[in-house]
Amino acid sequence: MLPLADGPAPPLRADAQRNRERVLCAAARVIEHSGAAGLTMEAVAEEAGVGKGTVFRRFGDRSSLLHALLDEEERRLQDAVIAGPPPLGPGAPPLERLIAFGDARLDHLVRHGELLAAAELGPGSTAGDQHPVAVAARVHVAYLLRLAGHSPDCASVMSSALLTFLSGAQVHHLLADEGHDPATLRVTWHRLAAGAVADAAQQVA
Amino acid sequence: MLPLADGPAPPLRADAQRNRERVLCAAARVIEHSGAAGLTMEAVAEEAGVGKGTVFRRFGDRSSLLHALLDEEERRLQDAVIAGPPPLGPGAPPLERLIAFGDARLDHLVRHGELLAAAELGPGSTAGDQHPVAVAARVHVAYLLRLAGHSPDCASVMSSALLTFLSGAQVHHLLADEGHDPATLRVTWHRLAAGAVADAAQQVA
DNA sequence: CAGCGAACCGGACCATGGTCCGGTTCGTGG
DNA sequence: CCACGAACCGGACCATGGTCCGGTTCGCTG
Repeated sequence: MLPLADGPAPPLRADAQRNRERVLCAAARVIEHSGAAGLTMEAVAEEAGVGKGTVFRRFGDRSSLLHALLDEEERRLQDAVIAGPPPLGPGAPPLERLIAFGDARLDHLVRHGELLAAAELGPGSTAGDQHPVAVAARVHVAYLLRLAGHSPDCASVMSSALLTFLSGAQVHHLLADEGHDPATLRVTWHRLAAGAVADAAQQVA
Repeated sequence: MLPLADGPAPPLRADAQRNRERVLCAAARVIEHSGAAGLTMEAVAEEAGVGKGTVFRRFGDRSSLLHALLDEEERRLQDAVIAGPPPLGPGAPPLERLIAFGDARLDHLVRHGELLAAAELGPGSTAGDQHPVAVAARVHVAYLLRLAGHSPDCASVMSSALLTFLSGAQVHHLLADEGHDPATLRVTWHRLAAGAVADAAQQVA
């Protein structure tokens, strides 16, 4: 996961901060009431009692708003990866960390599948692949793959390849549309991960 | 690839057929002039000299229109897979067919990356995973994986997993945004495929 | 407390994908 | 050649994500 290089993040003005909370709560309320699919920026704005412009100013786009709702939990996963106990955190062999990472993310996705799918899909999304969280995940997995013996280049591509399997849209699709169950997904992830790492080993040998 | 079960596909009325062509040509012209990103349904309609409703009636949505533009080539790949010479067609061992399939698709994607990315991304796309071509690919890969020894269930999930790597959006992202080159992608595909198949072997053993 | 610039707010506005339905055209049976 | 229903056409209409900018509010400073 690593840096993220957040920059100074200047504190918001009091009213801005207040509105931010209001919007977030409103969004949660709207979702609870209409599902993630029914979350309209305008609806959120109205529910929050602010203008649409305010919602966009604060969150940039729909996708980010959705992510913001899950922010806390995602941050926790990130922390666990950076500094938590093995096998998620440092200390375990790469493959185990990789598997643990995928499992954790799958858990997260199963819990919040609808939200995350919506976050990555929505109109105008030039690709959910640019969000800080996604970038961090890519960097982390690539790092593990390098530890496992891949060249930087391969690690990078392989990382992206592996992570598409863990994308919100993908998992949601597999669960909802194709009717697979989480356990199967987990097994598949273990195989993908093992395959990727075995690859490196054989490459080194 | 297999059936597709197209149904009878009733022939279009003469005027409808004529308009279909007109729209397709217009779309090609628009793309040539503004790039795939600039292809708006309205622009196509105007360029074709028909109403917007006509475009939608014929193609259903933006994504399908894009796919229709590439239809011929995609159909050719499909034929090659079903009945062509090995290693793409029947006759070679599963792994080789899998690799050949991926290579062919990567080729296709590299050639028409922009188009396909646009086809899969566009707003309102509940998921490009429902298009006949995508479904056919999934069925085909799952079939190969079963041949290689996977259980039907695993084959299905693994198939989806592998194919996300070959999606238009994904490949375009890797090429354009992350600056990888096609050769690296191909190597990565070989590894993924080999990993998946090796998995099955070890599972059987 | 008064003044002031930066930051913020709201909601009108735009672009675009997608829907709808009244009027038109096709082509078939008599 | 005519009549008629099905299929089709067009473009007005809708929903929604996203942009813009004039007016307002904040909070710091003297």
